[in-house]
Amino acid sequence: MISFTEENYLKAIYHLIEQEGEAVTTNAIAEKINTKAASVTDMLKKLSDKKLINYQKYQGVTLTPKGEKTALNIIRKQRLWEMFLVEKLDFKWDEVHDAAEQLEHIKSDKLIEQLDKFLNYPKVDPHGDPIPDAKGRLQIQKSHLLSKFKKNDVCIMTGVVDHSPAFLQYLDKSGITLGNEIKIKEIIEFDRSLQIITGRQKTIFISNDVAKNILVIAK
Amino acid sequence: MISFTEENYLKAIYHLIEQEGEAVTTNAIAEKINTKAASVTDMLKKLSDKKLINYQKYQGVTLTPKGEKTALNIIRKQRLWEMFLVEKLDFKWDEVHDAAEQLEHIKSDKLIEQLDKFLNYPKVDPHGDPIPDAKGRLQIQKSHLLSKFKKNDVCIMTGVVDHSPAFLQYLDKSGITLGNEIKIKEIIEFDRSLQIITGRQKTIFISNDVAKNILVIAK
DNA sequence: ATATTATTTTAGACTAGTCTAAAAGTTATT
DNA sequence: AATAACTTTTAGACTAGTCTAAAATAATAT
Repeated sequence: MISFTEENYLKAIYHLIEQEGEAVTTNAIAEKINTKAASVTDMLKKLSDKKLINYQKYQGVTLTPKGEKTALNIIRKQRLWEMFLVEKLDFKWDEVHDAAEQLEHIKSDKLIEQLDKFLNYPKVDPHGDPIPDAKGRLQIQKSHLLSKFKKNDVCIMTGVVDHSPAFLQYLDKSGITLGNEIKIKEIIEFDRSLQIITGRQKTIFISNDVAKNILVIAK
Repeated sequence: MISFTEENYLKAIYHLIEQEGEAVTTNAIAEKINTKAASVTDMLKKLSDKKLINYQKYQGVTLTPKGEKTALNIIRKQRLWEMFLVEKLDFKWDEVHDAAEQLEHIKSDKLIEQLDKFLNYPKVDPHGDPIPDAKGRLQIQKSHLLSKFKKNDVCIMTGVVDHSPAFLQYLDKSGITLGNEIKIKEIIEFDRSLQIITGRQKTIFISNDVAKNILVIAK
């Protein structure tokens, strides 16, 4: 039986690998999980004993197939619960984090399969992140950063990089929503900030920092 | 902050007081929670320090107002989640226990208030047990044991004493459901077993043991 | 009223997870 | 190649919750 804490470590490792693309360091995990490096080392030994990660002293970690499957299952649960909170309980997309963090650890296969059905088998969560299926398979959607696009390009918003409530609230206020069309009206050379037209035909200005945290697909 | 384990102790103590009507013994708690008396003693000290129970060595425990409020809040969450599982996710009434046991410890006021609303403010859970309101108030329904009734009495089923899956499945099979009308056709003197007519006009035989675990109100 | 039995508490030990401080290993700099 | 700087691991300690075995208290029976 895998513990609450072990699950959190696996999820953190999964996300770090996803971001960095290679073996994850002890320090990176410590920072992500808000704990100390020494604690991480202890846990890495345990996860290694359970064959959930590949770990050798000082060499960083990767997930074994078993570890990755476990991580994806937790992410599946997290994203389905987020969907439930937003769709059925009227949470905003910036409010779901804390409750979903707890709900993702509930152990009941029947519960999660029925929840999936109840939500009508959603493919992405309220932030546009893909929901792994029951076998841990991810539908890869190859989104790009809005900051990579050029003047007059038109695209559809599909997700965010930064998931913080502050950023999500800013997007809400600016009328930038999942599924919305975004047209690039102008790019200011000096600071790479953008002038864009949102779905409801309003022109707004966003900084390059913001554009680097918005995921889109070309239209 | 109150821990998962402390919550389980409070809930157990609440139910024991409810059943026995007086101060609860260490052994009773140990049995209920499936642990050893020594562990219970340790926890009682902690709960007492936190002013959740009234406890003096060798004298058993009762709940303080604060402790009772906390217990009722956990029970509220448990029963709302059970309702959700049965009403929205198609669980049977004998399948909800394990998942609800975990869900009841999720900490999020908004979540539970929205869930209550989503379920349309139910007054009782799928077993007929009353759901405390947000302030911990219980709507007392004074049900009686079916075994206390007489020949030709007619009543409505409102709940069960034994919540075990085996018993609940037996009731399902016998067509005895919450809200159903039950008419007592005959009482066998010898063993106090009953012949009853259920909602769908079928006559069935039940033992006195069974009748002692069915709650009803007179019609 | 005392002895027996049952219950409850204490004492001390164990596990999971965490921490600090020190030691060991790795990487970067000169 | 040697030293400095940084990262990671070990060692030892702490907390929450659990346990067994023994001691203390209460209840029961003679």
